[in-house]
Amino acid sequence: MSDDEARRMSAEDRREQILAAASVVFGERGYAGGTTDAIAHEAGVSQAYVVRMFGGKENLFREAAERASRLVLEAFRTTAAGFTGDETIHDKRMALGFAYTNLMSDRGTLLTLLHLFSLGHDETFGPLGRACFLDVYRVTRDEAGMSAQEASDFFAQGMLTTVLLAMRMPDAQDDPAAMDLMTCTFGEQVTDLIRLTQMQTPLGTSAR
Amino acid sequence: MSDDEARRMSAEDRREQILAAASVVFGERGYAGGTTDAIAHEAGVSQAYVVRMFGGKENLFREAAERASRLVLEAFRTTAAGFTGDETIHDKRMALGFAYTNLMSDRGTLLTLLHLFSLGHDETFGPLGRACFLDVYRVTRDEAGMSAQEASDFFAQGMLTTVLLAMRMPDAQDDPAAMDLMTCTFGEQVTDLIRLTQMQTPLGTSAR
DNA sequence: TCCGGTTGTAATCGAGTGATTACTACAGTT
DNA sequence: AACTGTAGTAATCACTCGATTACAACCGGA
Repeated sequence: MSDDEARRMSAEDRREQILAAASVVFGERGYAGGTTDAIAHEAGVSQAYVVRMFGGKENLFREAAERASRLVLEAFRTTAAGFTGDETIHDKRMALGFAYTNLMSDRGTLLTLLHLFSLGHDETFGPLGRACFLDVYRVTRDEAGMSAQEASDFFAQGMLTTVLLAMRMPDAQDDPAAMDLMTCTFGEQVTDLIRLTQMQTPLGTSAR
Repeated sequence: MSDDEARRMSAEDRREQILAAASVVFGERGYAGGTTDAIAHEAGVSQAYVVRMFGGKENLFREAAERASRLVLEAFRTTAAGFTGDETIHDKRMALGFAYTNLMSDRGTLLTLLHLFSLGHDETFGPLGRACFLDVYRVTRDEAGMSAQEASDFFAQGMLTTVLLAMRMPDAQDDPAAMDLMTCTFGEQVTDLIRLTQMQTPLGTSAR
């Protein structure tokens, strides 16, 4: 991505770099649409190396999805750990919501998760997606101390936020209806999220 | 799907049949993952015919997505047309929510839309997805008479519902956390939606 | 300095997939 | 009955993509 000269790095670093690239590509094109070649190109290595290091596309997607899930989990855990216990539900929503939208700067992370969730029928990724989702749900309930209804409302808003960003709704900001919807859904972070989305230009090669 | 002997039907009927099949396949596997061959098999025709009738996979997906969007739009319009004007917001949410989840029985329709929304970066499908979404939003605002905030909340719940069904969360009903979440999110329609999901077994061939 | 392990690539293979072509079978019309 | 347009398919092509193989380049020790 930004490394012209970075040959022969440690396998561990290369791994993380490829996972980050996979997150971007899978986030944009989904599992079926994301090619190992595009990921390799994004990471600046050869396609053969990507495949061999992860033992196949399926394992690569699994690890990329698990990484994305872990990032969300850690963000929520960290935020919840800062709670004193006398926050209002509004305070909690704002704090966790901010932590969530902060993950948007890691372009691809949340979109990869969304793609994982859309594979519910898959024998491998279906159970994985449900497990990842429920992990985050449990943290929200148990560590952030939300009730079931509060958590449902919070996740609902999070899902709409994620889908609006996946569909690049900020690109339609000339439409007043789109602005109305985004203003209500994104709340205080409207301008930030719109600006962020428009900085994130699609992959180099024409998509699909 | 259910027609062994139905040869030589009118092009118009065949068209609708193929679109319904495409909705199922694209809903399950997404645009990139859904093959014209799987759609042809689901519709009981040859792959060549599918491609020729729609002039390519891209056009087929576009028409399938537009059909799905139209189904949602019509369901909302019909429901809103029955409003007298003195419904509470709770009444409206319940009525539109019921209309929405009723669309779930058309397996594939809402999942195809979700996949369309995940293609926001695409030069063709991005604008289409945003337009479809905003059409439904405007009907909810203008014809069902919801405020911006009410519509945002309603769509948020709808998105979470859709994603939970896409990930087949009902398959995890043994997990108490999953049941908590679904009970709060689906409301009165928990049992219906869970039963419906479990009737909808994946496509014949192993997925992906 | 040679050596062995690790990082990495070029070349290529085979399966899957969208598209095209050339063809067949049927139904309505005169 | 012959004609004509429409519904539909088998066969096959061209290309993409994941995977494999064989090899090269680099580096740290003994």
